[in-house]
Amino acid sequence: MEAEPLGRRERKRLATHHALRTAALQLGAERGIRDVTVEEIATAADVSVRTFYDHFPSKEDAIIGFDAWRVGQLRDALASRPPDEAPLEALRVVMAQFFHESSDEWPLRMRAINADPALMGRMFVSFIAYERTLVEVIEQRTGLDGERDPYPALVTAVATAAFRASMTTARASGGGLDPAATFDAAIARLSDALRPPAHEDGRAAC
Amino acid sequence: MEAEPLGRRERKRLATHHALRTAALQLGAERGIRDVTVEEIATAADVSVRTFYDHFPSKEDAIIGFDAWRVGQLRDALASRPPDEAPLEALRVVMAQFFHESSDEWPLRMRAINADPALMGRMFVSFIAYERTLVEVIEQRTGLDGERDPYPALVTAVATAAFRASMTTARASGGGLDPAATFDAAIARLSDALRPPAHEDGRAAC
DNA sequence: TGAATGAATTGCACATCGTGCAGTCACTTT
DNA sequence: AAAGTGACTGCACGATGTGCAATTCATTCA
Repeated sequence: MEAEPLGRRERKRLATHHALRTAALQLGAERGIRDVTVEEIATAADVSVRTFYDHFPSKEDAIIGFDAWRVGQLRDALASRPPDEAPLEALRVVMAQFFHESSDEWPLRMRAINADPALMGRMFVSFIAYERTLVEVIEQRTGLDGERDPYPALVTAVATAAFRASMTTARASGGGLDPAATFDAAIARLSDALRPPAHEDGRAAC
Repeated sequence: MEAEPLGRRERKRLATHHALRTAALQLGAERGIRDVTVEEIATAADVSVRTFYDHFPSKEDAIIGFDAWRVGQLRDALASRPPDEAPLEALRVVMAQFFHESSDEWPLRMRAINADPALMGRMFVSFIAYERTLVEVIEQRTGLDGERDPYPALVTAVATAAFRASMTTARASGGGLDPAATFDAAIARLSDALRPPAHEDGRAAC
């Protein structure tokens, strides 16, 4: 899907980026992000405070915010699903896959969220940024105009709602429920209601 | 529903609260909240900066955050819906009513959000705080245990998803679509899929 | 009525946040 | 080899959010 050689400079930048995120994740999971200063994170990653802000707009974003890079990845994944697949199903596959991808980060991220539940909110905000991109793809897939038809925004919002609810419930159950399985079940429940609307000419919308 | 005489002290506090919110709303709608300092808001409401922080944790909350008072109001409204009403329908009624209530604030709030779209995210986060309360009421209504059954969290998340999507679409359409009507339509669409699950003994859940 | 209580407001101090700017150095390009 | 570009850095500064002690005033209780 991509094959850039990636020069030394680029590699170094990515290394710094990763070191900062890891440090933030680690410290946030240990002591709660509120009790960690940007200076500590920067020191742990062995860069200056100023450099931290060149990579992330805030320490919270270093923990829960998702890069433009991953947004693009998600968009490509959704765009390359079979065109005849139901939108909600396509979203389910892509989101599950996305969850699986950075699975090593999730345990730390979850501990950080437990230490400071406000982070959950920040994470949902970042979902919204994703939604905007996903809605665009859904519009293309279905050929619907998002400014006139609420459908694309609705399916996408419902998909992330299912994702959110799964995480919340899994957290409330204290590990008794598997978030991934709960997510699948929730989507299955909703899929009947959210088949795309027919076009005005009667042609199916996807 | 309530009938507290409300002493002078209480009235003064509410007046201060309202003055601060109005000032924040006004200034935020005019110039965008990023370009407004807490000091300006406090001055406009004729109180000290320190007092501002006694009422709101941040200037963003003064614009979009909803009080504990309104949370309680919403909870009571939901709890007093007929017990045999479908959960999603009860949520629809209550949320529509909530939207209608502070209808004078919405135009300003919308302008503030247009001036700084990040506020939309903050608002959705505040929805999440509401969700927690609403989920509890839904659990009581349906008799389901939120730690074992994902249903209460799911219906509520879906309801707010519909609300969010309606606002987003209405905003994208540039006033062409009525958010309230779009919201109703979205809920209608989803209601079939989200009837509560039957209890294990076969009895209907609400 | 008069004293005690407690809540709202205030100024002050302080740690932290987030950003603009200019400079250095390493890598890349031509 | 020279010019150019981009990552990192220190510095300065306005703004944020919070603890603390003092003041004022509504409320309550003796």
